[in-house]
Amino acid sequence: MNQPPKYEHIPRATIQRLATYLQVLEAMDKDGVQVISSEPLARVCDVNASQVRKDLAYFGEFGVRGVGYYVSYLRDIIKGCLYADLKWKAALVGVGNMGRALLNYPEFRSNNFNIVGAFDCDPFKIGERLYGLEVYCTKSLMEKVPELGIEIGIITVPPERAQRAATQLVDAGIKGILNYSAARISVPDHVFVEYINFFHQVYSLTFNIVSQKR
Amino acid sequence: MNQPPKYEHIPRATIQRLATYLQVLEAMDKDGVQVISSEPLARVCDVNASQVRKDLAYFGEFGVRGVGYYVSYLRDIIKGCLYADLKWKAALVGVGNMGRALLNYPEFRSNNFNIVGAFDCDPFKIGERLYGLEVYCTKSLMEKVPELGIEIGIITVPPERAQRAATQLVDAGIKGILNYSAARISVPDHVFVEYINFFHQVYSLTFNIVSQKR
DNA sequence: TCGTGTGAAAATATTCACAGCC
DNA sequence: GGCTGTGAATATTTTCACACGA
Repeated sequence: MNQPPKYEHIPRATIQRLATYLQVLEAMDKDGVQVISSEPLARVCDVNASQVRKDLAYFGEFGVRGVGYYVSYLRDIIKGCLYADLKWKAALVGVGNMGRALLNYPEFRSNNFNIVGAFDCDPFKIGERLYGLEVYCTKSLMEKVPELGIEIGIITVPPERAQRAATQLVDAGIKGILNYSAARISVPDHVFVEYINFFHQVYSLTFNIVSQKR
Repeated sequence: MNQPPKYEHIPRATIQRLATYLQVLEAMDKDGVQVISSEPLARVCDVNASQVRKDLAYFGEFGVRGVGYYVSYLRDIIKGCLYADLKWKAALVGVGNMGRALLNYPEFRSNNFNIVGAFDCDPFKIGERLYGLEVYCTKSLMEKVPELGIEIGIITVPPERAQRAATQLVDAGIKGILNYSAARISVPDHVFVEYINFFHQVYSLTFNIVSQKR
């Protein structure tokens, strides 16, 4: 099902949009929609129809001329493009409020994304059991990451400890990091980082809301 | 302190980066850094130095030639640019796991962002007290939103109820929506929507991790 | 006939390079 | 001397428009 790209470089924005199309196609499939063309799909995703077609063209030809796209087929194709059909294992570092909320988010399981290790440096938290996982010392990342086959790290520690967590994850052999802390981190080139910060999106809203008024 | 833009249109990417600069400047200020030039600021933010200068130039001239930018001054300026210096009030719709996690996130208060109303349509949840807020029926949005001076809505309901929540929020007079549900919503042009979906960022990671290998 | 797939055109965004100013 | 602010050059992304195939 996996669909390696036809071209060298794929815009980051394309990946983001593919994730949106996937989300919409999954909903449509559940609703029993069988075929969709680029125009209505684009409309729900707030993009241009040729944008949809171009985004897909980076990976191949999946539509039927004069007809459109078969919803469940395209859904599977996009999953393959994003490698969302593979099983991914993650380590969560920092079991504070945010960390616990993520551990308790059941949607992950059902989407091939599993948090299989919880880590913290607070001796009072180490050993605690949370949603079926024992909390380990961050020092044991080095052994647990390879042992559990973990490729992604999730940082939910306070900002001042984010860099240390990142370094420990990288040293343990992680390939990508989701950083929920409000701190930038520095990692080697071969490690990918995604920053997730509530306020970034809030500021998009506040900026737009006020701007519109003038 | 508020800093209306010099130009008509400002790229969305610029707003996102300003949020990043703000985050970094706040950390630098706490660390006692007084002056920073575009080059090192750009480096921590993983952008080009002239990008930083151009982003700021959309709003005005805030640096000192031959010196750089005064950290705390620039921090305040950017806050003004993003209208993050204003107090914002939000209504949260859907007090499930995700909703509770957000209600229990103390960082909001300290950043001029307050969730002042919690709403749900489940009769068993209505009336419950959560982190100092009483849960109201979503039907009372219509009166509570103007009464409490709310401008932003946060949707944390299951996907199938997202559109209804959105419509209720819009009818109640909301100006912007943060949508945590995994559903697209349709709203009038004057309402802004930001989609927040864990998997979008996960897919960026998974795509990059696998792509790199080839 | 209808909607995809795709070069070519247009629009945007980023980076360069340097004049201007502290 | 050093770093900002900015027009000009480049690169990238989006949109158009139409040939092509079901």
